[in-house]
Amino acid sequence: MQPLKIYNTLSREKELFQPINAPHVGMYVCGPTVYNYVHLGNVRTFTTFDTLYRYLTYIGYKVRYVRNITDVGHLVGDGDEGEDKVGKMAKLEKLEPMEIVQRYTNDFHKVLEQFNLLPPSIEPSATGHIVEQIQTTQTLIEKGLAYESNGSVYFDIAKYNEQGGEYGKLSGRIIEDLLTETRDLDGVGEKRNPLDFALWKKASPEHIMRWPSPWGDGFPGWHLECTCMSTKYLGETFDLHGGGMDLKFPHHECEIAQAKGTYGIDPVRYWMHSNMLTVNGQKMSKSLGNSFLPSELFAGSHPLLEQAYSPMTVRFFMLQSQYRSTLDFSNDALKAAQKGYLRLINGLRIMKGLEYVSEEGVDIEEKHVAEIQKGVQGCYDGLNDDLNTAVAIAGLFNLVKKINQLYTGQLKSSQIGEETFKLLKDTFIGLIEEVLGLHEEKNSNIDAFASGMLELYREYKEARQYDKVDQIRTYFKSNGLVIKDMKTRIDWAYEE
RNA sequence: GGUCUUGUGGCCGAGUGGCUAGGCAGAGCUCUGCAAAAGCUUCUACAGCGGUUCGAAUCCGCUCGAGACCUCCA
Repeated sequence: MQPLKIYNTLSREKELFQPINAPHVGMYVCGPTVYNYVHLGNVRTFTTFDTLYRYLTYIGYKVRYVRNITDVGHLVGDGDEGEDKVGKMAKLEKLEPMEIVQRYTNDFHKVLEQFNLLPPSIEPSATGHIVEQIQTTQTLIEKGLAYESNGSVYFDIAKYNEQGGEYGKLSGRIIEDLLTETRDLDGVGEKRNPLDFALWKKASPEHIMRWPSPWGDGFPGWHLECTCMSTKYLGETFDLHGGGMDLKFPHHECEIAQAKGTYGIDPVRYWMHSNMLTVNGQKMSKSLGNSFLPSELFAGSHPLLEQAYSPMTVRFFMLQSQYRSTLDFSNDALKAAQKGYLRLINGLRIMKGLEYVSEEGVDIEEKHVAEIQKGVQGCYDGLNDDLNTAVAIAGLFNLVKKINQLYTGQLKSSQIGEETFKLLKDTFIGLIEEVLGLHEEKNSNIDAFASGMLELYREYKEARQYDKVDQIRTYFKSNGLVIKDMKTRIDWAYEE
């Protein structure tokens, strides 16, 4: 097993990753609230944890990866007042809330598939776990850590801290500071303390999304679903919990409080937070209006874009930085990433086609062997150092040089020996495809390619070089295409 | 205002108390019918000012700039 180090937000240090029940790993990532299309910033977070999931699996762990869908409880605007995000969109578009949920869940899945993200092991939804959320709320009331107020239930932070709760530990907040800085719009009188957060909210008469509960009709608070679903599927304490940096407070802080309040122990061993994607130095977010939709990126149809960029180019671009750094999005950076990606993929194509050839009288040259070993080790060192994909990619580029040398004959495979050749091939292909999740994007521009061939076909036919003509027909046929040789024009079609 | 992060060459982006990250762009060479690709070589760095140290871009302090969070957010 590789010695993987992970930066734990809780300790603010890189720690050696040691799962509770190796080789099993429990990993939870906060998924999207499905009230709108996912933008590129969202994708960065999910790509980070997809890569982690892939790497853990690659080095031999059996990972149960849970990523939720939040389809209720997330409110518009500040505080615990305001409309439900999904409910609001439903009203605006005159649709059932579940239609909104379905539409944007579908979009989410489609986008992640385009970026070659693996589906999680379990993808639970908040509305599917209302019962669990009511139960947890009830437990917290019984333990004296929550109280009912006018049909809503709030988590009692003061009580929690009296019992050694350490609310604020994850995000480094100090309760007293939070209290003095609390905004006016909070605490509409229902809360004992402005910091208390909702576990269950009473539904006003016009509120669409509502469920019966011991406290009347209502809906669960935003943070509760993650606590219920993570502990249900991964246990009261599990290995990894990930999410965007902006969820650290209050969302993850509240998750800890709820779980620790309910079960008496810290729910998560390693907390991981990925940094933001920025545009011109500013966080990409829906509310700032500087967000890109993946579809706009693929089409190049956003005003800030000079051209279209493919999904793999963008994935590569994201992996070229470390997940805890902000990453700035710009045309120049994307263009450079596109070329870099193609260089890597050309290396991949070549590597797949290369086989070891043993030659008599050719000695192994230690210099080349050492360089390849160094490159391979560099890849693993990078990944093991808090998933530093940027360093891993640098290692891969060093290997590309060797692969190109083998390809052009500047280096013979017998000069590095069969063992090193195998190491090079296995590592290179495995890391690119299985860990980084990058693959060749086949050029599907068949029209332009075929029309060029048809032009040659026409010229050969005019010159009565029928052997060439037949050759081209055979070529088309072997690729599932037929040439349609009509009186007026020549065209191609798929062979039926 | 509070808490925290950050400032690397033309662009992006790693990293480390002393040893060339890498990609893109630029220059030269090799190869080549021409070109491309590829390989080799190479030019631009560590915001500013102090301090610690044999030695700091890397640690500390200050200044300046940028950003995030402080109950919308991945």
